[in-house]
Amino acid sequence: MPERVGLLKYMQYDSAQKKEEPLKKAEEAEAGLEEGDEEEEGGEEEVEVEFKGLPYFCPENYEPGSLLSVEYDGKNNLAFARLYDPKNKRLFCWYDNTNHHPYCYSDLDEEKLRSIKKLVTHKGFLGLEEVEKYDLLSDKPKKMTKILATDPLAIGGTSNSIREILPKAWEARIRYHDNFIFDKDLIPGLSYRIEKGNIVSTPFEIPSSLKKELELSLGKAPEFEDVLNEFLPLFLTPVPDIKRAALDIEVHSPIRDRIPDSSTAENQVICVSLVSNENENTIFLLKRKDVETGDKPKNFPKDAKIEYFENEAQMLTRVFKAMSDYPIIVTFNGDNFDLRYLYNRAIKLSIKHEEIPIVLTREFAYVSTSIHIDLYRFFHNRSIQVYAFSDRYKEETLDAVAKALLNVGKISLDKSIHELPLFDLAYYCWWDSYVTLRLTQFDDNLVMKLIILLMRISRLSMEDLTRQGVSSWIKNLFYYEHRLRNYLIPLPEDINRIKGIGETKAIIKDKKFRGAIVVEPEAGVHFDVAVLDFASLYPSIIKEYNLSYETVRCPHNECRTNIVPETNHWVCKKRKGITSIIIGFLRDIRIKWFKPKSKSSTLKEEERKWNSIIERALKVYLNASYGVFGNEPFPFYCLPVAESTAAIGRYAIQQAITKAKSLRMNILYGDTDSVFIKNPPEKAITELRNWTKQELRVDLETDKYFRFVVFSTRKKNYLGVFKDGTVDIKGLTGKKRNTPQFAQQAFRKMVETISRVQSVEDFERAKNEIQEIAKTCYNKIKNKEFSLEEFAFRVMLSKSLSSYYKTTPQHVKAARQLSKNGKELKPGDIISFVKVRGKDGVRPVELASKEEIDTDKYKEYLKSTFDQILDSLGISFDRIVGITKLESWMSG
DNA sequence: GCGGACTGCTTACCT
DNA sequence: ACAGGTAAGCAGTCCGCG
Repeated sequence: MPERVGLLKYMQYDSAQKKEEPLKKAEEAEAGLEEGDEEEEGGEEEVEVEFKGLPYFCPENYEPGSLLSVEYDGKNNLAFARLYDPKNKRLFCWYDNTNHHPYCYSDLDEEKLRSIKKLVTHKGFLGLEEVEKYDLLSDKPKKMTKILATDPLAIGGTSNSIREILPKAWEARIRYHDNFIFDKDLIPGLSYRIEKGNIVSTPFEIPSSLKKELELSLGKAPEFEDVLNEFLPLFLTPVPDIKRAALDIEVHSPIRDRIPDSSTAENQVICVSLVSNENENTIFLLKRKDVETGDKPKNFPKDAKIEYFENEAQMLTRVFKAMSDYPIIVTFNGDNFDLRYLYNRAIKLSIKHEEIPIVLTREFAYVSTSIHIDLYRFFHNRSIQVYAFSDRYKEETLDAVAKALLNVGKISLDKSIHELPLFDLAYYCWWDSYVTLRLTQFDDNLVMKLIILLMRISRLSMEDLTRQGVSSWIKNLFYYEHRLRNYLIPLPEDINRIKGIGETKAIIKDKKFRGAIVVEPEAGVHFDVAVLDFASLYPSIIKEYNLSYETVRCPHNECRTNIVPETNHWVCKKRKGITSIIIGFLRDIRIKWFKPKSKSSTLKEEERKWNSIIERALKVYLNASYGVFGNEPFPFYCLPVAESTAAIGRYAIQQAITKAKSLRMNILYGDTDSVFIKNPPEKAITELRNWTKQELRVDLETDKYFRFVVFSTRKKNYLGVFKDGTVDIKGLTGKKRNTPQFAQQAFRKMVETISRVQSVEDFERAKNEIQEIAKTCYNKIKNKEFSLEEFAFRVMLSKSLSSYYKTTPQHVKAARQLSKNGKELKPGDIISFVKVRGKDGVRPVELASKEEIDTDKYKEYLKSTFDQILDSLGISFDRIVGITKLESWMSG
């Protein structure tokens, strides 16, 4: 079985690494690393390097495949890569044979460094090498000395690491495996082959016709030439469908409402399922004396293979073996639950360390024979949620995500897990794995393709990409771009010292700088409203106004006159900023190429979809590109950059509004990058567009056109109806997730009525209907005709119960009542509660009864929900429900 | 001791 | 661990009135 060679070696690596885990933990503690500090993997312990001399561990008849990860082998002191072989559908490894070593830089010369005893006698010290780097902060070349070390921990991660010895160390906090990726120009997610022991990228030729077409679309931009060649292979290389299985476990849990504790793993694992994208459905079931087998549920998968076990340890051992058949293991919350539980349970059952292919760190769980993707972490990522999936799921549970994206939910149970007949248990467990797998498959493997694409752009391993946030993705991309150009990666403290702090005052307390403008809306109903907006405003500004950490407040005197409005910041006129180039390029190629291609009717459906995935991936980077500069943990943090971006944004919208008014247009509303204009003449729009393009260097586009818009006096609140009757609702209470269902229903009915309105005259009819809706709902509250569920507010617990000490919001009050009843609650849980008469004023739905409902509170709530719309229609809620001022005082 | 004015906290939203 | 701006409801505090 030659194709298993790589894997066997790999297994060996991991069991070795695992033993060093406690050592590594201790060292971290000793070094006093702050949370979130870069972890260096591997142990410090010196070991013989048995793999040296053997160039790679790759099956003989493999096929070149996708690079999925680069990691560090602490036992053998080598970086290694894991790749997917599409022919054998297995992972194989390549070990570094290039003599690459961990390093960092110092600005001291070799002689001075040699005089530092602690450095040259450090047991990890390897040698020095003088190099020249380009320092963007001073805009000058800089002589640096590269300090090479035997292992990552010698550079950083312990209290006597080299970076602690030096007065100042550059690039010493980049994790070694990332360094390796940059230096070897490896791109995770692209295809590589092993040639005479070396890892070689598959060459990518850009068809010349395509290149011409691209140049035509993007326009002539010499600074983009190299970037285009660099990025095109990432966008255009197809993504293989990688063999994978989803895993889910069920645990015996006698106490209701208690989630089994994965760190103690006290209870039996009673079922495990693996569902693969090659139609394998394997269910591992523990036979228990007291539990009946039952009948197979209707939709039980016909081809499912059930393996029964008398002994739990044997079952787990079998599961571990089965897992190794899959290059990728997918879970939903496996980092914190399934894999953690399996590992700790296996230890508890005295299974040997080296027979458990799971490696735990404080936060994560890895599978040594596979790549582990925890979909919970991926879907939890705000950027993915908002930009890739347009906020379609609002909670990050398997049930909520699956309902939103697949239109299927979890199976609801009428008894506890441990009481289920075996077949019901098997089905329940299988279903969760099946749904988890499908989350990676729907829409032509959208999620897997998105992950691979994001890996390519960020230069991150699959396991890192799916666990880190957009800030990390951008950080890694920028690191790579610096390395590629031989730029010295600046120290955050140097950027801070040179660039200083913000100059503008935020409107919100405790914020660091002023943000966008929101124009006061013109309350009322307005027919024929055009919405114009700046296409990708902030990225456009970063590109057009040359914003970057080195170009804002640059070192040149002659640039000091180039001032950002409302600030004293100036911008470089001499060189293009690196951020400006990269963000500018990504913006242009998204807007001018991938966005139109994703809608192009001349392309095949499949191609359109791929272009749309690229377009969405780029959007994620672009939308975060300004925010990261105002976020301190970002290593290129530079307040003047974020502040200048926002300031120019304010300038742009103000100028555009002034110009529009001078063209006699009626501005109804605007927010950040948009303006709502009442019935604008086509000619005036064209003139405004030309003017903004010319004078402000940003594109103003017609985004949408409303038949009419209803504004109240509130900002970020409106209801618009398009020509075709579709409705666009922003910010209104009736649409919020935490609004009780009864109010959402009534609100929906009101919206339906409004959406049927064609003309000014129709409104009168609509007003009557709306009054009826409000009245009906009001009476149903009065008579308590809604169920407790319909009365319930659903509010998310954003932190642990004990950390609410400043105030006790209502959902926390309700949660504490539940908690007293023995229910375990954690951050992210949704609390359903109703308002009741009596001292607390609230009660969780589970404990409430209808009698205690506080109808007055609900009447008030209905009023405020409806008033957001009624205000602008000139209707009084109180009049509708037929109460006079006096009556409303007396009711109760 | 009470109630209104005020501030602060929290969540959910918009761009 | 991307940013700031806005709405809404409630919790908690302060202060003046009687």
